[in-house]
Amino acid sequence: MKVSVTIKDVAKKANVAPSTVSRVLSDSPRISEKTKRKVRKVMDELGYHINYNGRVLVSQSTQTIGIVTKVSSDHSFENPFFSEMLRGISDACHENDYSIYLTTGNTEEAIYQEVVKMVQGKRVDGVIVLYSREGDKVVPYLRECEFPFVMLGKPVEKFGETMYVDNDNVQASKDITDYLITLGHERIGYIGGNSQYEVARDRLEGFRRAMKENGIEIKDELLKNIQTDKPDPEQVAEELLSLPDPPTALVFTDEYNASTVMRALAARGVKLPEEMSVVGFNNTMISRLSAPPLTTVDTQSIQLGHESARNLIELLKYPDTIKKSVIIPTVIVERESCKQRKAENSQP
Amino acid sequence: MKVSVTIKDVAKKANVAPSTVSRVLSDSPRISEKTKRKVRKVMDELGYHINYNGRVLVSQSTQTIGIVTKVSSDHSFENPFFSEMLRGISDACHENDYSIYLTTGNTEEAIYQEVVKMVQGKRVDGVIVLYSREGDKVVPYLRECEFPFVMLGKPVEKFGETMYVDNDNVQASKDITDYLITLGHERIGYIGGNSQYEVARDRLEGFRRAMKENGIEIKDELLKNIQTDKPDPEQVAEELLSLPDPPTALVFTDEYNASTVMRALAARGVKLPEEMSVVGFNNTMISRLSAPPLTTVDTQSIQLGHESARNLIELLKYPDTIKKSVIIPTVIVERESCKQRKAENSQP
DNA sequence: TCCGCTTATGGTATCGTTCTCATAATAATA
DNA sequence: TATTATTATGAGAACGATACCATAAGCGGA
Repeated sequence: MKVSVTIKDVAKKANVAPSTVSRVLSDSPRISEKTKRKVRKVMDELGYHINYNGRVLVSQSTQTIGIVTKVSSDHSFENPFFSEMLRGISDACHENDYSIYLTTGNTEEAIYQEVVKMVQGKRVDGVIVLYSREGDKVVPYLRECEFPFVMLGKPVEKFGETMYVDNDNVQASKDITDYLITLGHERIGYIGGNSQYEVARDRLEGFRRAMKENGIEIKDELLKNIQTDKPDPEQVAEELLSLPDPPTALVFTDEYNASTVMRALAARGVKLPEEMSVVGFNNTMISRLSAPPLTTVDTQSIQLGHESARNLIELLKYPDTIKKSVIIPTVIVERESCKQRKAENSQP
Repeated sequence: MKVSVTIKDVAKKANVAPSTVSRVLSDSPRISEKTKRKVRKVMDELGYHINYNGRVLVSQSTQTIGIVTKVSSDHSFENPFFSEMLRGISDACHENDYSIYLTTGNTEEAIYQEVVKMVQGKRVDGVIVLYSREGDKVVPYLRECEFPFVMLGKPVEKFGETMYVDNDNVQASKDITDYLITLGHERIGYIGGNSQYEVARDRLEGFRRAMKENGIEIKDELLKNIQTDKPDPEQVAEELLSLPDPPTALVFTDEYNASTVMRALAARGVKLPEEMSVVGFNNTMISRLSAPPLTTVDTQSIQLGHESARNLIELLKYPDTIKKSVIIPTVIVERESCKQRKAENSQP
């Protein structure tokens, strides 16, 4: 690496003061066009480029936002949903000339330590937390030190004091369940996720409401909250089919699980979608690639990411702005995984 | 945000010099255990935490590595392959206490500008370039300013002077083609990617060699190099089937394309894998989810990422180390997308 | 001609660390 | 006891850019 040219070198060569060079850098109106030209020419000649670290030190702002992921073993990294959020964040950051700083930890504790480091170490101006989980230490920590942050997902507590971006997961889950009910299904299985996560609770709630409002009783054996992120699809399929009165439709919280369980069902001779209708959430490429292509709730992952970054940046610009929350609308994308329920033992 | 406690505050309260505090921070052996204890106690009391920006300025090292992606419209962000490399990089970074800085640009030019900014602005100690493309400006730029970098993918030129991590794509492609040939296939279609990319050229070369060494003539109409990253699968399927003598097997460079074209073929009544064997590259979740599950070359994406980060960090530690290259072995993962070719018009 | 006002620029402290050099205190040696 | 080595700490100059205050030059008005 070549040695670096500093503002002082430029100043010396251009016969001006360092402060003048700094002002040229920020295109201050207090500097004459003539000097600006002169200084810029010298900058070019010397190949000067600003060193951000110097600036950061005095301005106390890094123009960088930190992204906190959930532990990567929770297949967050290989999940296209994560990538798409990242994409949305990335776009918004670019539009506003911000950079991205990523956590790298594999355990809750490691991630927490990294957050402390990046917050206290002033490496970022604000952070986006990509999850909302009960018992999480990161969010309370950020609140306690009054560090600007935005959550992607509804906070576990203190809604009014926290800026967040989310879908209306209760409604979305109710909608997709209603959709199945409209198709004539009544024995609907629900395969949800780890109930530590707010999103899992909301979606279960939505499912419950839809069933209740339609006067359908919820059978416990049809409700599974899968605590691990990589359940055994064979086992899930087996359990469902071995029920005395198996469901005719399934709501999955996770596309990937939906897809693998569908395969397991098909392998057991279940005709999809004729004998089992299946829906899921997120609408990433997983839904498109499933067999049959999955009807899903599009949660607009890119939008989610984009909005959270946009709002964080706004918060950084105007720290006294109110802590609003943004709800991104969801859309049901119909594909080929659902069918009208066949009337069985049809009574005339 | 609360005001921050600096090294000087600690020094004052502990009745020592700032330099002493700094030495305690780095656990220098020149400080007595007694003072260390005293200073650490004060740090705790005041809630002191180091400000990295100060350190960065003097040490001229950020402990951060930059990641340069290809333009995100090339579906890099939604591609699980990208995420998995990122995962590998992330792991290696964490092991070595490095952080990740991500480019956010959408166009080649924007990314180039960002790289210049992060290199000249000293925001990162080194960078990983996640692609190798003809006509790329980023890599020549990094070379020119002698900035430490590692490529993920074989460089277009100057192998000896460039550190890179890659698969042996020629061999991998030859292997997977041989695999099809062993199954009795001769009319094998090849659907490759944008030939600007080194990886696309290598894989085509491997395919050619396998065919040549087996004495099979390559028909031009069976060779497609798809220049866009989102080709129309319907069209590809249509073109293949409307050939006077359609292929019995297909090699895809891209899993996603393989998966969508398979679906299009199935929709046209082609029985998979009986009437058409299909293989692809990368072995992400896409292959697992395809119908039928795709036989692919596992390129070990996590390993690729992990090794590139590890080697970059090594290069940063020992700048004079030779510019080695690392080849990650590939493995063919057999699933259900290939079948022995049926003998047609079998002559006794 | 002098005063005050604006404009363009210079000088320098500052941000929070680290690092070099100096020095006080102690221990080891002659 | 005087002299040298060793150890533990302090003082202060970097690092690179910014921002405040100062000031010189130029100009208009009384």
